Amino acid sequence: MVSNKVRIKDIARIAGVSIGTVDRVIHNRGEVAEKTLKRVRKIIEETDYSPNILAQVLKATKNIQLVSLLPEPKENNKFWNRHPLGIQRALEEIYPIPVSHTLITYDLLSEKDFKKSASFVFSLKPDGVIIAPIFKSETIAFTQRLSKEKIPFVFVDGYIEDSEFLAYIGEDIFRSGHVAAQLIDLVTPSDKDILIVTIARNIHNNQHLEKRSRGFFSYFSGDCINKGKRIHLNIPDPSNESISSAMDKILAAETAIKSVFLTGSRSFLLARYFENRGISDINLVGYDLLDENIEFLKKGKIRFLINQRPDEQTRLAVRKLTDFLTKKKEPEVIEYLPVDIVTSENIDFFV
Amino acid sequence: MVSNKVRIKDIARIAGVSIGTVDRVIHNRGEVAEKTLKRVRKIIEETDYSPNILAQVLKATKNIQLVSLLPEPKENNKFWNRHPLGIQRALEEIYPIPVSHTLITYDLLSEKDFKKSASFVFSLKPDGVIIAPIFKSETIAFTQRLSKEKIPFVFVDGYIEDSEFLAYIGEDIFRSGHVAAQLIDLVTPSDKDILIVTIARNIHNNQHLEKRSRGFFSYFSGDCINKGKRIHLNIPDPSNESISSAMDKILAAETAIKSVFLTGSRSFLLARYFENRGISDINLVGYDLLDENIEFLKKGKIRFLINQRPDEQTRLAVRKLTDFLTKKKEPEVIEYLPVDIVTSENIDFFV
DNA sequence: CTGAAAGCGCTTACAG
DNA sequence: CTGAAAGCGCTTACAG
Repeated sequence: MVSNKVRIKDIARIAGVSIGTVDRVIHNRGEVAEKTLKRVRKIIEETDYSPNILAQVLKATKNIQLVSLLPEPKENNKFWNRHPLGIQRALEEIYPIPVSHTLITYDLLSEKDFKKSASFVFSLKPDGVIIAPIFKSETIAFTQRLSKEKIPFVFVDGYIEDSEFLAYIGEDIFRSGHVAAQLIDLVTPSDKDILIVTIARNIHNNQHLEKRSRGFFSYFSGDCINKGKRIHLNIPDPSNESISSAMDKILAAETAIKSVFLTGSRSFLLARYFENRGISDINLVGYDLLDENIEFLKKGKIRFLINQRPDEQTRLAVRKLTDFLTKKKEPEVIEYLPVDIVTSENIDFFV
Repeated sequence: MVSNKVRIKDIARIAGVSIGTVDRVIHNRGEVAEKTLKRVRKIIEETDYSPNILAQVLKATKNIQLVSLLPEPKENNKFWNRHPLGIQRALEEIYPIPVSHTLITYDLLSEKDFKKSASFVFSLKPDGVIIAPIFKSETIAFTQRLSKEKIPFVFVDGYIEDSEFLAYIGEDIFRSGHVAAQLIDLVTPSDKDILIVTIARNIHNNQHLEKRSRGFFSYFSGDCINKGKRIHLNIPDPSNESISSAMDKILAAETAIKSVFLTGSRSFLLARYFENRGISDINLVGYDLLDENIEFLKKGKIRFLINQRPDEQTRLAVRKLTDFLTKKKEPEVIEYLPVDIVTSENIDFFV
């Protein structure tokens, strides 16, 4: 891997030409006689030459410019806050290879803001782009322009199938629904019922959340312990009143519910509801290590949180882009990160 | 981080000296007039100069030599098999910085072999060493010699407190006992009993396993759901007959046992025992992603496995050593990796 | 005590 | 179409 002793100079000597000519061959810069070209190519092949990146980069002095287009973290949201941390870590790891990075954020609730930020990205002349595809059609437009300008890009958090992305790093969304389902299955008395709640405050998230529920139900269509009902509840409005009234209603009607799965990241809203109502015998399972979620996890009001490794998503995104740009290394296109199961006992390792 | 424009040349110009003199100051090579020394030092300070590692390494052509001293993976053991993978990954990540690595293994059951391998390490003249401290007193002797020869070393898998290690990367052993306990607590009916089994085939592992049990019991001395008994069973001999007879005896005496925690990595032995006896209503929780364990996990015969991220231990070990050797970066001394909770539904992400 | 020069492996601009 | 030379930032051996 690192043992790479053949230098341009050696190739030149063997071929009986100058190093300038060898360089022209290596970089297909033309202006080389067909015969020389072939001879040099053959020697490169035979000696298994690969360039010393150290020297290449030293000479170049040209920074690689990466740009990320990610949601602005709202209200101290520890999910989107973590993406930049992973980028920072990657840059430190990659040093001394000079990679610089600019983070562009947009309002998670505004397509318009996304479009504005997206067009700003191009003004930075990036060599590579990292993007979280919150808004589907706007993202498609953006990635089409990236493709046209031959700028490689990597998705985190989710991906859009028919775009020309270099890689996706993130959750296996369907599978993560399975994991949540199993956890619920293990902690729910077998004759009790299970409630699946989706709080869809943003219609664009639906795909993501729906895929998780499908994974969830897919688990229960197989071997499982639970013999009770599985009830799906959709709460369109994330306000406390709306949640309370919807939950009051369903719990009154369905008294055997002993576990609740929230398909999104705001399980603290339900935990708070249970706390207010003095309900303590219902298992709650949700997503993401938001501060409020962690608080309820530690208090025992949330049983399990599932972690998507947001920082690892971006760390690997930077690595893959950089490897591609400096070493022409084609990455695995889809890289699913482990679905972490987090409880009050192992949470401290993740924050 | 990467923006680092000041070069030796600049310092030299400002100070009105040659670059050779600046270099002498930077590396404390002496032969510099006191007055010059001070002036140059001041400018280095003010300009916040830090060297371009790229150029340094390019000039040096000197590989960093790392050596790992790890147990020989036995019988396709996926635990010790994974440590070398992490090293490989780290080397790929670190490229183009030239780091080479030699793996020295020893028989997990032989102190003599350890000593032989340990002394061989020195003949390789390593710049840094990675070590898993299986045998306590032999490891102490080894690390003392490393310290005397000023060779930095990093522990994985476990560490010996009063040795001068650069870092430890691995499990928080006590805390991981807590996690196991909580999982058992969540899946065991509250009025049923819990059995803790230690199979100590190797007396040197005892410390490790005992620390896990202490963590386990510590959890149950706090808030918990379970109201049953917690029974500790030690099985000195790992043969199938010995396990069967010990288990037969305890299960006959204690009929309310519904969960078993194995403090070590061979939970497949117990799973196999349960399978042979046709017992299917006991939850089994153990450690490490050995092939046999995974098989039983997928079949539902093991509920949870706890993963110590063996490959991540070594990956980080290499990084820390290299960062220290090339950038003089002092690492966090103790780095606990997350205690992964693994079930049949998320196992595929970990293998 | 100090400076000028060569060289690590690569790229680029220029002369022929 | 080809080669010789300069230079990226650093280190080292040598001359004075």
